[in-house]
Amino acid sequence: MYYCNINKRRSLLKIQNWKNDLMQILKDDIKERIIDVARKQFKQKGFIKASMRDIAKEVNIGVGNIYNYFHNKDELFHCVVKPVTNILEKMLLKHHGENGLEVLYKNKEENIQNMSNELFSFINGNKELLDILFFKAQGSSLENFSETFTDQATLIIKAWFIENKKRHPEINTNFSDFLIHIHTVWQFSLLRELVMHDIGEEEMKKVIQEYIVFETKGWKELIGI
Amino acid sequence: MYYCNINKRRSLLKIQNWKNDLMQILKDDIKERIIDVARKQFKQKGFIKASMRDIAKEVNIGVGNIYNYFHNKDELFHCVVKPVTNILEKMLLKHHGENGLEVLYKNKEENIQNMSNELFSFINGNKELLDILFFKAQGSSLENFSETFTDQATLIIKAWFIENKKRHPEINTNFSDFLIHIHTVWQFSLLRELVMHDIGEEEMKKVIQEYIVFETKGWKELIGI
Amino acid sequence: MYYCNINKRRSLLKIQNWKNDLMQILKDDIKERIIDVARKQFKQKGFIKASMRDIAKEVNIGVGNIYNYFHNKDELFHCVVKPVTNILEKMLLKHHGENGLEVLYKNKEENIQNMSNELFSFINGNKELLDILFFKAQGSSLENFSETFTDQATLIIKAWFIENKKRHPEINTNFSDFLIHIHTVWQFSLLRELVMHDIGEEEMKKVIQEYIVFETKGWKELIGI
Amino acid sequence: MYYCNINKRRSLLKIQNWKNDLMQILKDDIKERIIDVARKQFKQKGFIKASMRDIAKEVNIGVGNIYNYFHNKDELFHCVVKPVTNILEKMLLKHHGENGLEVLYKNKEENIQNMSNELFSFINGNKELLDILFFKAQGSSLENFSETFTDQATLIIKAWFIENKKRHPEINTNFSDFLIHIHTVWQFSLLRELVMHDIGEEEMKKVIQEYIVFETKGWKELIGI
DNA sequence: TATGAATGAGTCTTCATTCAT
DNA sequence: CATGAATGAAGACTCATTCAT
Repeated sequence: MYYCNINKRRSLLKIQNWKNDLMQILKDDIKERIIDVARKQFKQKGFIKASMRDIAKEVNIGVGNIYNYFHNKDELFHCVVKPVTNILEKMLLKHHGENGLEVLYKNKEENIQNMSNELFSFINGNKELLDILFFKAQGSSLENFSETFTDQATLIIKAWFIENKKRHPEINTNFSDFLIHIHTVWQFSLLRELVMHDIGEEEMKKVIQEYIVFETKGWKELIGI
Repeated sequence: MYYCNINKRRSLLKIQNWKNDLMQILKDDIKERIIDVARKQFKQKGFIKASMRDIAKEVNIGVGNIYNYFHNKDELFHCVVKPVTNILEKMLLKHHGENGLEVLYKNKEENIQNMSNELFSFINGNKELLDILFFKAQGSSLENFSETFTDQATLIIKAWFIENKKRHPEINTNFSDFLIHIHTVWQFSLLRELVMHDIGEEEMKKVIQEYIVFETKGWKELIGI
Repeated sequence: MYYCNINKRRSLLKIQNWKNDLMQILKDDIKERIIDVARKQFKQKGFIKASMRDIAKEVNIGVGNIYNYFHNKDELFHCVVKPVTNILEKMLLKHHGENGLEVLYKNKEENIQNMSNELFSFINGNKELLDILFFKAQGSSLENFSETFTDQATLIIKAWFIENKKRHPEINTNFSDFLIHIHTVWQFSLLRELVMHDIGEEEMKKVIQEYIVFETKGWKELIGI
Repeated sequence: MYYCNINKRRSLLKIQNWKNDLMQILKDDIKERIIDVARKQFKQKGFIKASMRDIAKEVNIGVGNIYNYFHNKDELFHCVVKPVTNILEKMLLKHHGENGLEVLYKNKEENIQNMSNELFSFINGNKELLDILFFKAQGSSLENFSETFTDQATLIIKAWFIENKKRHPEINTNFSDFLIHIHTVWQFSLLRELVMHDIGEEEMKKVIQEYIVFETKGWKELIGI
């Protein structure tokens, strides 16, 4: 997997004095500037048409220097969208990995508010990146991110159901894999729509809350609790 | 606007005899073969990465000859997806252009069945093209088709309301442009989902019917009739 | 395997008139000019340092056009040295493939003269190409031609001995594979030396004759006939 | 000429205390480590394709630091093969520079044994470097080492004959420069073959002895002593 | 019409070397 | 001495489009 963290390869032990600190800041600065410009270019032209030359030119560095920070164009793209892919993966694990069935009981008003706010701020704070990831990745190795992700998700959620069936044999898990899959897909299509269109904060929050209520209720109904 | 009809630039005067007729058939055949192959390539690789050379090779003609039928790659793309862009535009005009308010009263069982069937066969018969238009157009001048289309639609529908308000001053048209817009968007997102996922005929028809019912009811409610 | 013949893909049926003939001549001309210049550049700079740009410039054509004649740099190199690799492979088959043991009895004066002349004119007429193949191929897929060739030759000659042992059980074939191998190697090292240094015609012919006599005598001695 | 000795640019004045001594040892260590790694890389990839970055990485130092020890890639290459170029040049001088005609009389059994052993251990102990020098130097300024060397040798040996003719007017020196040249060439081609192929110790020694006998006898015959 | 050679700017990527720190 | 970021030219190869035939 590509390695995108700022401060890559930085040995903390080495930061002993002002000189190293300054250098580190400068280097990180360049790396961030590259990512910023790349984000802009990818957004504007898509992965394929965005050119390393142009990115370098806009950052005001030599072309080759980009390759001191990223192995290739594809890794640069990965790093640009890393923030959102990271969160998406964490969300997947958090909501279905760590928690047991009880997550479905938590649909008290307050709890839904929290989840809704979380999702809202994720979408609102990452519109650009989500747009890039969903619609400008053609040609990169992330061009099938949605598909891959939903497939993975299906597997994880399926495993989660099997695990919970062991602990609560009374629940019903007799539904098709496709049902699980279609729900992951819906989640994404919701994301996509919310990303693509400029919906106001209130409306977006309302949509998200309704979605959460719907999903929780739906699943509780299905498993029979 | 690009000109995509088969027989483009055909001089009718030339069809004087059997020989010319035969040639014409052959020519049309070539044009269609180009479009067929191009569709396949665009679907497979997307607009940018599909190459004119490869298309020509697969059609078994010279590269240059493609340019006797299409001005450039972009026009070829237009022609490939023309069937669906055509229908989409017709649908827009038909449902909101020609008809008056009475269209909303037509929600009898039979009528809904017709619309539903129509939409179903449109989607089912054009999955490949819709996929290309929605997801493989990056780099072409149609890369923002959805956005452009929904914007146009919003304008047309808005005008339609104004027009009907004149004739039926009793109706309420006091709602935001965004409401109109979001409905066009929904239409598209429905299309997208139905295109992307292999939903069976029955399920798809059901979804479509529900959608039609919902839309008709919703609008009647809103305008207060 | 790369395809290097001039007139590649030419359908003889197509040559019906002056026009096609002329075109064919022009195309072949370009292909030959590319090969000529490439030969010069490879000889001068070796495979790696010879650049497609420079070759194109010297031929007075665009870079991309070279790729209408050759898939890539490596194929161009293959085509440049094709004349000698072809002959080397034919020589291998001719001397050990088709013929039986009797080839060793043919060492009459006249016969040796023929072989000697043949080899001499091969070396003399292909010094440049042999030099390129032996000393300038680094980086190309032919960089180990000598090794590969001698290995293949060892196998073929070994099989040749086994075959002849069946027909003439009285001959001795009880010698190591390495003996066979080292003889192929010697043949090459002779070639190399004759290629590298400007030896006069008479001297070269003498060396070659002595080599042939020596080889024939040596092998007859070894197999005991 | 490049300067390859370890401790290049070392200021002896600086070695004043234990600390400097230790540092010096470390520095020499680095220089040798660079050379070791470079040898490996040159052997593996040849001069052109071996990259300074990779070498530095394998030595575990910064790229720039290599340039504290060697002016450039070419000098590094020189230093890598220095051991063998040194010996080759010494051999040339020793056998034909310092000694007079009497060297040819020394072909007693014991003496030949010594020369043979010397040459054997030279080849056997420097196979890797000789391989690099002969077959991996393309692109470096040593790419024509063999040619240059044999040309130089020809001149020196020619001078040696003239010198000896003065002292021993009775000897015959009436032979072409090419004869001298071809003998140096032979020496090299012998080296090459012995380097390239894994010949066992006994066989190699035998070949070398035969070569020495042959050369000594041959030259004595030619000059008529 | 039909061909496909020709163009030439464009792509990403590599690399020896320098230089501020 | 040591670092490694920075440079910028160079590498092979691609591709939409044109044009002479």
